Amino acid sequence: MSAAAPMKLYALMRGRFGFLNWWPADTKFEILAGAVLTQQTSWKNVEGALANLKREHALSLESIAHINITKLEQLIRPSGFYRQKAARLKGICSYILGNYGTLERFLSQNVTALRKELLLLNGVGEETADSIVLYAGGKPVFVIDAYTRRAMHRVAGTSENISYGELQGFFGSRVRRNVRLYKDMHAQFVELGKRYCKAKPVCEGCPLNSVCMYFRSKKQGENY
DNA sequence: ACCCAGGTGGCCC
DNA sequence: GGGCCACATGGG
Repeated sequence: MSAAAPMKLYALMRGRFGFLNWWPADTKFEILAGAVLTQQTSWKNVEGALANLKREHALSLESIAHINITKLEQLIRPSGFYRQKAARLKGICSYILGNYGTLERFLSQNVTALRKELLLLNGVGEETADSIVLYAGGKPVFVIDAYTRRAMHRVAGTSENISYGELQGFFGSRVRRNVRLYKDMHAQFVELGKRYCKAKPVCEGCPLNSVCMYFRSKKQGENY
């Protein structure tokens, strides 16, 4: 790990994008549903699925816990993997409704317990669990995603295949434990990712160019 | 006609 | 613990 420390990167992105005030959703339940629907899927496609659910007044814990599975599949179809996601989302909602009654009560556990319980649910992996804990639960866990991993690889030289826990630990030990900061920092990485840090990098205009190993080695014609 | 997107779980070694 | 695979739509 050479050049760039997390707060340095954050300052550069924040300076460019401004405070992002994430997650884009009207309710906590919409955050939970969105977190599942966006797995390996562009947000644009997720918006279509969420719009369908809203139109049918089906965007709530109770509605999805009780909805006909075929109906749910058709509503979320634009988000891809729709059969898998329908079954998993419904299972998650049934579990929370059955064991806690409300999403609010489920989310009111302490960070550790909540994260652990989320990870037991089929369809909730580390990123989804952490997104829900941070953005719906408002509790401090740092979210790692493909954009964060890719950006850190290109900018700071971390391994392309660094594990979720290892990269999360890296940030956790260097960034002040603060919900507002955690929320915005992840948002900044996603914003960066969508514009500049896709599988095919777009170095032109990227706010991290001043510290980007990938960018510099390219300009020098080195093999990165 | 490719390649890609804010992952996850199952199976194998 | 890591490597490979299915899962699926919509956009570039």
